[in-house]
Amino acid sequence: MDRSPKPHKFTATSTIDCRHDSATAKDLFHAMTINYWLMKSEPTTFSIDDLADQPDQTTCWEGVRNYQARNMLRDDIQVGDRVLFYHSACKVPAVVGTAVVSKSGYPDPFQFDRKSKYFDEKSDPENPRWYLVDIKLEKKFDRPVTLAELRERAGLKGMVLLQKGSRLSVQPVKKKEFETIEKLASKPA
DNA sequence: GCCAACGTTGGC
DNA sequence: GCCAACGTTGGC
Repeated sequence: MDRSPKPHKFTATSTIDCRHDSATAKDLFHAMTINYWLMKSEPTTFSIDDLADQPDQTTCWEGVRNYQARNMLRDDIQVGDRVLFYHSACKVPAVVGTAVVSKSGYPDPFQFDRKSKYFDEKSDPENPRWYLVDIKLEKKFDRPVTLAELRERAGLKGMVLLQKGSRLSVQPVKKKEFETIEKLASKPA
């Protein structure tokens, strides 16, 4: 299941030389497009207000220990991508704001920290198992857009979040979905 | 607190 | 490789 890490650090300012096979079509695609994601956090652990209180309103998204989510953190999520910040496992599950990716995938340092609850003794520093990205607060919504509200929207039916049994804590979102939710947030409930 | 759904582990 | 047991997620 594990693939070894591969170089993938293309940013808007990177020079992409297509004569080398290191620049794949996927890398080119990433360099030219913004992608959209949703990240879940339990507000009792880390809320959007906690994010707002961080230095530079930026945090590293540590502790993801699911391989599917890991693959996205390591391979797919790029600087400039936009993120829906979702409060889960709480009274009113809701999208509560947006963030922007400020640093793309790098090894989660907590996996090597014996004192951390995210310590993983099976992870080899030469071939780290877990990755994370940094995100910066973009906007805290004027009001939460609740899960119940998302379910009512026909246009959002396809969202990963709304699929039965969906538990991924990092998940892709379509541009249309992202914009729909932003628009909902700007209108009274 | 309940429980459905999912992921991981480990015996065979 | 199968699958039962267990742990976790997360809405309700």
